[in-house]
Amino acid sequence: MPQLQLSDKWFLMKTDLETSRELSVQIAEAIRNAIINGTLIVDERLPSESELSEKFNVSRPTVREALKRLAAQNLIRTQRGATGGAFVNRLRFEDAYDQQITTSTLLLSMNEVDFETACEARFTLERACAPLSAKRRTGDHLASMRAEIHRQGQPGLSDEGFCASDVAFHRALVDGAGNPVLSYQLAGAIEAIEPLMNMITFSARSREQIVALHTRITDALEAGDGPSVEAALHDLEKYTQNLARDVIAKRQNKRD
Amino acid sequence: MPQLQLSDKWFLMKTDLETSRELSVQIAEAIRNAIINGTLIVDERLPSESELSEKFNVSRPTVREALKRLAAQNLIRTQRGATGGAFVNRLRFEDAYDQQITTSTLLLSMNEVDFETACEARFTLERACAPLSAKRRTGDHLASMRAEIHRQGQPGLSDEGFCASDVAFHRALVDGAGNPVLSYQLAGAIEAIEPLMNMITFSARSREQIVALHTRITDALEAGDGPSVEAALHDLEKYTQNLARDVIAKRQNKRD
DNA sequence: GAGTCGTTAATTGTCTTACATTTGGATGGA
DNA sequence: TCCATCCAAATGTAAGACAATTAACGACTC
Repeated sequence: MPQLQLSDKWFLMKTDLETSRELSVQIAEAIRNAIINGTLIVDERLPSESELSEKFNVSRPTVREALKRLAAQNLIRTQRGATGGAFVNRLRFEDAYDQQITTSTLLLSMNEVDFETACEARFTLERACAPLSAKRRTGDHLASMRAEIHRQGQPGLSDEGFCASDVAFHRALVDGAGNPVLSYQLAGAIEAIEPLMNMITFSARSREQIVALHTRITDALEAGDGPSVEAALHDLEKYTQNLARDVIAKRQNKRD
Repeated sequence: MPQLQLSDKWFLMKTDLETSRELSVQIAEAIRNAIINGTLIVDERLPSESELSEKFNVSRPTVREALKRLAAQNLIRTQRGATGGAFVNRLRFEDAYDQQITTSTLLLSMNEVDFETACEARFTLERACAPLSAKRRTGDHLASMRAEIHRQGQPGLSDEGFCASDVAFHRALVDGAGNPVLSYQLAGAIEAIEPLMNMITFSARSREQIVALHTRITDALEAGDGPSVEAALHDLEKYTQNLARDVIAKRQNKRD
């Protein structure tokens, strides 16, 4: 007979479920709330699936579905074996990045957000980081930005490679602000637009222009001149918007 | 005998799974990728759970765990009944808001982000919206901002109520920029900090100050004066930071 | 003919039981 | 003391059954 040795907090947790909504949803909610309000702390082990199924009066598969829901949100991790079980996860910034990026990407592709809107949002947010980054960026940040600029000048680089390097450049700029919350928030904005950018074919001429603007940004950043960084980012936004307009117009003409 | 009538895309989908990783994870990945790269389109019905289990050569509970993972990310919805099944979800901005907010909230609480950092990120991003909002805000935005200011002046309002109203005020400001991508990105930044704000007890004097600053912001917004909005937001940030510093200092003294 | 009501089939939701797999610890012998 | 072996606990997977829900079909009545 299982011992059912649960700590007080689990006995106190609300376990009477409605019949109207799915049970696994309600169980996931109960545990998620306990994590959010701090009842369950990081790295704490949840009761075993069997214990949970007894506690909530449901079958083990139902409990498992609830746990999978939480695992999908990175709220818990599971481990097999004797000392295994489900543990409250410390949500790391990197994990949250990925979530943010896939969500933002889907959001953009599914809601027919036009390039103009997405581009405006991205540059508006990025410009906000400029003053902080001008003040705090380290040599490392400048070095990776210059490295990306160098890559962007290579003639053999594919359009996808160019865009990826562009993303890396701008993320370094944002990271330069030295505020992890800011970096996290902007990860979605910057990366989510990449698929849209990939639709643009960059001519040698336009690459040259962009590299020049990137250099201007980096120089201003090195000089600690926040307003100039902002101005350069503004010009980059305008140039990108024009480029996109041309591409769309050309595509329109070809279709006619 | 089940008919197994699946469209071509499902026959073409990679269904040979490794044994090393969890099956439900791999199945969820396969379907998620199909959604992201556009193989599966919005509102399309997935094969039934039985068909999927045959297709991937796994049991139905395993398929279900995979589907629950996707449902937790709002990528699919399920419907019972004769014409039921799992359908590709159109990811709405509102759904993404909630996800963003809970993720951001947890991120802040689990990673010991100090108030200063979170507050800086929030106001930095919000200031970025000021010029756009000054240009595009409608009468509705101004009206809801003034309504929240009025609420904030009521003497009976609880600290939680004050913070909630504060959030509503700033979200109206951001929405005024008329860029849904921007609103989405900032929802996390603004709402996630609310639990931290709730730790501050607002005296009558400090509420008065904040209401005055909110009024300054709204007036500048009404006048279409972006720089003044930015300046007022800057002052609000400074004031909030000072307030937090005082609270923390007082708490420290009490402990000694 | 039209509307209403029951039946039916399809599908998800849940339960039960069983077995496989993994992993740490206990046990026992060299 | 160290090593190999076994054991127990836990998650992962499978199979089958039943419950609940829902839309479509058909029959029946007005």
